[in-house]
Amino acid sequence: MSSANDQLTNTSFVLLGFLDSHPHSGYDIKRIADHSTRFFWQISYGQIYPDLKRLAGLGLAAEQAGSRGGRTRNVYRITAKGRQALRAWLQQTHPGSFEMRDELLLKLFFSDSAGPNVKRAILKQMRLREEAAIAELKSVEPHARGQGVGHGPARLEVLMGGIKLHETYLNHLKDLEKNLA
Amino acid sequence: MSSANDQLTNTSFVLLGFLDSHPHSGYDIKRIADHSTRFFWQISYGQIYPDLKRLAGLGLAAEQAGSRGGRTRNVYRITAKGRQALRAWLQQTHPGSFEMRDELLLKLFFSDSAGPNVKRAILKQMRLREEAAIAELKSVEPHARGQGVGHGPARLEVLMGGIKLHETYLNHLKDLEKNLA
DNA sequence: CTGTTCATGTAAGAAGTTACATGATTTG
DNA sequence: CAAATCATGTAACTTCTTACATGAACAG
Repeated sequence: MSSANDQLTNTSFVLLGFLDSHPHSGYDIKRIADHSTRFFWQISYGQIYPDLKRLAGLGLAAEQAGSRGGRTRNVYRITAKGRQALRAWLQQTHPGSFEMRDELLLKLFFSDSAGPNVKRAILKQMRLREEAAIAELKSVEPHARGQGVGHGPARLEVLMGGIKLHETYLNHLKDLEKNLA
Repeated sequence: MSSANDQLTNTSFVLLGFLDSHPHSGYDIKRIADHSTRFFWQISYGQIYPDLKRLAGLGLAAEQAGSRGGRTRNVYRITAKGRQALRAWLQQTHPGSFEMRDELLLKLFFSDSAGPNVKRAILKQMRLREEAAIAELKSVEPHARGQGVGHGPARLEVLMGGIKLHETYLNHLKDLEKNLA
């Protein structure tokens, strides 16, 4: 049993997902992803451009003549086959990988042996990072709220979840800092 | 400017971190990591065994004659130089990578176009996953609480933070499910 | 004596990042 | 016209996972 989806990576589905609502260039998608999916699924040009071509080769996306100023841009639109692949992915039930890699948390975990000052410094770095993350997420909230009309509420809901998550994280860090003082 | 630490990956520091409190075999470390650091820093045998050898080669760890039953096991202990490298890493201030990859959240993000039933199914999968994660974390809590005496409280603190995080996540998912009903 | 767990390792490959190269277009 | 931004792409590299191979020790 093999389908077209077998050759698609999660990155491909990010691309299809964005193309589903509107045609985009690789550059567009990168820019949009950087203040939306980036927080739980990063992508880079090194994947985007080759993958878009691959999707076109598989007939899931098609290059469209687009332009900006006088210059040609490689704008892609999703095809019917592409929509089908996206739906199939969304409907498919499977475990769904979850992964987190947090270098500072790793340090915190091992920080006891290095004394309270080192621990304090790590906690501070983490707190600053979390504060920055929350500020960044909140800065895109108005935009996400505005576009909610076009496609459903999911994108905003995911964003709000991210904010809650990082706020919980931040509060925990603050507690630990207090305990140490 | 180059130090021994340049050649060390984050995985190396996980190994040094565990060796810092006690000598261990690669197998030991994998087992321990699987119910502690795994939740924010996974490691696999494919990294552990080669990396341990590399640490030994750099003089940061040393093979110790250990045995279990009649059989020889490759038990490593940390060296003074290894402790120094670990401390240097803990003290070093640098951004510290943070990364999250959540396939189901990615689906949820794009789920609007597929209709409410698909969205409901994704939310359910996510809820079950979070409930399982929380149960697993809570199951190691007594153990983490017990060993807190040996090395400081950081390991327990990190665990408790993880529980809070996943509980926040779970609550958010439950809210979304209610909104959809 | 048979299946399971303990234990160590390697090879191949997947996935993703970084750095680099290139050049057009716009802005000041 | 110079600097910044737009835009596309590739090659090399790093990191990590998966699958496989091997065999000892132990439990029933």
